[in-house]
Amino acid sequence: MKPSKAYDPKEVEDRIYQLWIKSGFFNPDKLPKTHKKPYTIVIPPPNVTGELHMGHALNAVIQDILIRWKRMQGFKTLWLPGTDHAGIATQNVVEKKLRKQGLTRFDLGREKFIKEVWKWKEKYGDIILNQFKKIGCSCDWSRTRFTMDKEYAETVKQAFLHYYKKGWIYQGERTVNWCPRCSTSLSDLEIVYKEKPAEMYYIKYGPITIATTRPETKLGDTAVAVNPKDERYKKYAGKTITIKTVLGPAKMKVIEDKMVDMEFGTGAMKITPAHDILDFEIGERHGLERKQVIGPDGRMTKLADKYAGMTVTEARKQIVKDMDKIGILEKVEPYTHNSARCYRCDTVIEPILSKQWFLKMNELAKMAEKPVKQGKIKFHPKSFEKPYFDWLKNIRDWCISRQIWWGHQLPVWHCQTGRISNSQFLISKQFENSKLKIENSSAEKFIISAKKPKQCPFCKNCEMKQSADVLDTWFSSALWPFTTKDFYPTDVLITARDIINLWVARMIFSGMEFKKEIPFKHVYINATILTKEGKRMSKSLGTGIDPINLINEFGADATRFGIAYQIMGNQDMKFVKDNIVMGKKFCNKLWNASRFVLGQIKSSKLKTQNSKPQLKAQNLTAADKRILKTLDKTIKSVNKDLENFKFGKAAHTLYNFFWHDFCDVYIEASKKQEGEKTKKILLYVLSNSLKLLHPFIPFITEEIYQKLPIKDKKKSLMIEKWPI
RNA sequence: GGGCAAUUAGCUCAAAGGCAGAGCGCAUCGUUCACAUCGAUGAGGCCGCAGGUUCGAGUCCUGCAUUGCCCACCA
Repeated sequence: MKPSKAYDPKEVEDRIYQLWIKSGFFNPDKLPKTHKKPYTIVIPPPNVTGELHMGHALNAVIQDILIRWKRMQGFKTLWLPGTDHAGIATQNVVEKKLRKQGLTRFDLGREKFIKEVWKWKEKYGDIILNQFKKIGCSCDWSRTRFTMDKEYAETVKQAFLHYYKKGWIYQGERTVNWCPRCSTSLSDLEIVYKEKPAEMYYIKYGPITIATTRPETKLGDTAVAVNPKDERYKKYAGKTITIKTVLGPAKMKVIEDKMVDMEFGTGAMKITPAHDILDFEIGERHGLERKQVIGPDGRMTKLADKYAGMTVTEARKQIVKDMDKIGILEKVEPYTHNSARCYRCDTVIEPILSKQWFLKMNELAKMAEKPVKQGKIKFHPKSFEKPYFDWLKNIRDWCISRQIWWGHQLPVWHCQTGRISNSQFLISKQFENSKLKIENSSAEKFIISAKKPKQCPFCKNCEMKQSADVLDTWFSSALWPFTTKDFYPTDVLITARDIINLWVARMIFSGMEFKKEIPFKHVYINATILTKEGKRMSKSLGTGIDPINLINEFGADATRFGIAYQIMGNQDMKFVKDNIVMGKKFCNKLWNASRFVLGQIKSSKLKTQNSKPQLKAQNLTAADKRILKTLDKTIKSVNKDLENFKFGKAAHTLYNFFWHDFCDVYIEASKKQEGEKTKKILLYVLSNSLKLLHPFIPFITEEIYQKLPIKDKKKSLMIEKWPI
């Protein structure tokens, strides 16, 4: 069949992908024996919340370029694919779907709800993996993982047990970020701040006036704090003052703490340990009482007396009114403040007191810091190391428990027969040598165990019940590189900058703790894709572009090339279709130039090999010499660029070489030249161009390669020897 | 409040002290034998602003402005 004039990706791509699958070369174990040295990448597993977006496409293209390049260089390459269960995020999309049917997760109950989420996961997990295939990703699909598959769940439990045995996991009552809508705690990294106009209320506390934006939390105040250096309040420090409140007169201690900013407000602040994280810390230092006036549902508790049952906003209104009535409201000023929101549902965060599980970060933070400081792990660009270190330096213990339903349930088992009073810490002999550890804290009887205990060690009778809490989704993501098993450690991680701390840091300390080895050598932070206007691409704003649409319109190669062409090392990438159009034209150029070369050599029964054709220098024309020299230069340049993660530059170089040096100049010159020698050169330059271009535009290069008359032709261009 | 990045043609981006470039778009011309998804020609620039260093600055330094992003316990 004669190749048609215009390149038609639709006719080629699926067929070529099948050829690759059949070849088995995506699987490192099925590569030729000569591929010995491993080269490994784990895909940042996309959340199973929905379909892929441009950011994923960019991320995947970079990884595929690296993997295909290294595979051709003779490495035993593994690119491990998979998806992430993404706790809150996925739970929320499924809840959203239910809401359309007028249902909540509570209507279904936990078991049924989780079944629904699994259904969702099956559907979108498959869609996502198929989208990667459409893009041309050469992942080893036989190793596909999910962060909640059976084996993974086991790894997660073992990690929990490991930390627990070390004494790094503890349960504590803390004021945590609480999302009343998701009704779960959130880590510091899971909240976002939004500027919002608000009011600053100046309230009289006896002789002292304090400023606050949240008068309703006043009901939970247990002290007033001032800066020890503040002369204005020196006379009250350490004293107890009598104040008027909406619930009648009360006594309040005045404490000194250096955290109080003298410049802010009146320089005096009220302390509400149960509803503010900073206040909690100050409260701990001074042994203050914690009074919870807001409940997990975002409503005032019984302790709020006559305001009980009101929402926070209602209570605020009423309390302000009441304070004004009894004359303790001094003034109200407009004020813009950063309100904390849930990063998944945008609900205003209510810090509340609750019992949560924490992972101590002291040692782990050091472990995360060390390999980067030592240069064993390199960030690209290097400038991202600074925020990484900053975060580790100021880190707090990690709240790892979540009160949602979708995720890894904590391997914590509770005795069902009431509570025992003594506060001893027990280790039962029965479990001492196993992986079980038993704890009997003051109020609860529970043990930590990977499996459901056959017998309750406390009452020997009840059926123990697993903790309802699940782990923070990032606790499991942190273990993702372990999925590579024998291929650990990996070589490079390609990811987005917004999860450097959320994910990258945690993979590093997990690797150091569990494997005593870094999880990857390089962390390449890919650009964030923005719209042409410089706005974030977002489905809800309708500013997103579906990469699959681009593939349908222009072909996968064109899409890949267009994306790669624009990777110039900037931290943002404003996306325009223009580059994809360029990619499409380029593919067509490649297609037609190849048709020309194939036509030229058909008559001559010429076959080429991978090595440079043996040619006598004196027989070469100026054009011959020039194209061979330029090809060498191009090869060197592309290799150097790929080593340094300069994908865009490599794409530019290849574009210019092929279009201008080869097509415009050499092919035109070749038409005036005679003989086998010219044909040899045409074929040699073309086949090398195909190799160099293959990581960028794999489908079309493979399709042409399959038509080339090459002596020792491989099953696929994927395992052809990379030019050096 | 701290930090990072960006600012060059209509749009997206190159140009690491020495004549400002590419792709896309636009205009005019050209279908004969790889390619009209092509070829040729062309229009189009206060290189964000203001200083400074230098024989020479888009590039180095200082300040400013605008935009985007990250971090942070100002109640």
